[in-house]
Amino acid sequence: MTTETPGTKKATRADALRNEDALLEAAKAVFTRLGVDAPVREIAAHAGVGVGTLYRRFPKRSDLVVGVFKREVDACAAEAPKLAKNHPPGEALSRWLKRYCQFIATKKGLASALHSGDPAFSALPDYFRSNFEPVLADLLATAAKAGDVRDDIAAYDLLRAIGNLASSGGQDGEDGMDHTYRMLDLMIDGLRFGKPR
Amino acid sequence: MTTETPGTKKATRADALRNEDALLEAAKAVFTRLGVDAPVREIAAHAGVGVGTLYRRFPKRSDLVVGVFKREVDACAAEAPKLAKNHPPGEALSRWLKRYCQFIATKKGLASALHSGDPAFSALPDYFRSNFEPVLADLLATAAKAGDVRDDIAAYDLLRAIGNLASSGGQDGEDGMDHTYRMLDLMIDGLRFGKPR
DNA sequence: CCAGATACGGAACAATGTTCCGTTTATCAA
DNA sequence: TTGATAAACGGAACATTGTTCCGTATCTGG
Repeated sequence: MTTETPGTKKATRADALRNEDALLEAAKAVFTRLGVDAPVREIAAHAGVGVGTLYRRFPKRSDLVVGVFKREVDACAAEAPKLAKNHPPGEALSRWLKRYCQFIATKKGLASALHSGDPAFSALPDYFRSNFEPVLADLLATAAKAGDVRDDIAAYDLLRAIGNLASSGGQDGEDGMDHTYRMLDLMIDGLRFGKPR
Repeated sequence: MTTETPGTKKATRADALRNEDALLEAAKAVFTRLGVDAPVREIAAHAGVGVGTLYRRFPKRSDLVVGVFKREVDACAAEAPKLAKNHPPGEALSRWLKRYCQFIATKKGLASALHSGDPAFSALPDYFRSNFEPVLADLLATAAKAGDVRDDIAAYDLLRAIGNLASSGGQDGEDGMDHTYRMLDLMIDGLRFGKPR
């Protein structure tokens, strides 16, 4: 989208880039607070821009939703390599799964939108899977090789299972997340228990 | 709601009753054509009444959706006894399951609304189950007693399984339903194959 | 047929997505 | 530095849709 193509005549203006970022950031915050049906004006105001600016960058309301979703998928997936670099394999895995839970927890309102059949969101499930599956597969493989966890669990299965876990947990209260984390730990222990040798 | 309570002072006016019925009928038609997000005016017009009339009977948009849903659940459930009376047990069961598939197929848009967390719809899943489960349980028990099908399948499990089958099928085209029916037949054969003795 | 209550229709209001265009601002070359 | 120009901006204006209100029409019992 905003990527520079070598042959392009003019570069995108700096303020435009700034605003696109501010909008995604504001949208994320507002969606979390009011849900995905939050008024567009609210988002524009929160980002400190007019609605015109918002619509130039995201012609449809759904484009904003898609934008926020992808950005958060990217952010979550990007943490895996960092965790892998700074922690032992088993620890990295468990930390990322917790991070993944947080991602899922903020997607309450989205879940129903995603499966609502609206073609605007049809690409998201694929985006979700193609970004998360390899990342988790890596963490799992590394941890398995280190003997920290079993090696017979498919990354996708785990993504789905934990996704269901976290999305049925409490909304945003401390308690809800605590419960989810307890269940997550249980599952991680399950991975450890069945480890080879 | 519209039920007569003995102590009530006045009976509901005849035209009011007529309109309530027309509205539910119109809403059903419009929802099927445009989905549950169809404009309220469209429904009022289709029913030949003003929006004021619509809102007097169904104060919230969601009340209309709930009304239509319940009415269709009732209609579908009510056919079971008739089928049981006019067909042999196995046949009655298979016919009703087909009828149930048709019910599910028209609920495409609703599915996501039901699970959207909107409290207006929170009572519907219960209504669904408490109406369909006993009805199907009867059909199953009778067919099992007659030796037409196996007797170790729980009504609720079957409702869910077929619900998933039918809701992933085609929308309204002939082909989509055909596919669903083939899958349904497969499942019914499964019930027959495992019958006792 | 009348009186009164009941119900009706649709204009008016409010909230929100989307478009349009006059104004402002970043960029670049002289 | 400065001025020309294209890019981007802001927010009023428009369109759609849920909801409310109230003057008018209709039904019902006597």
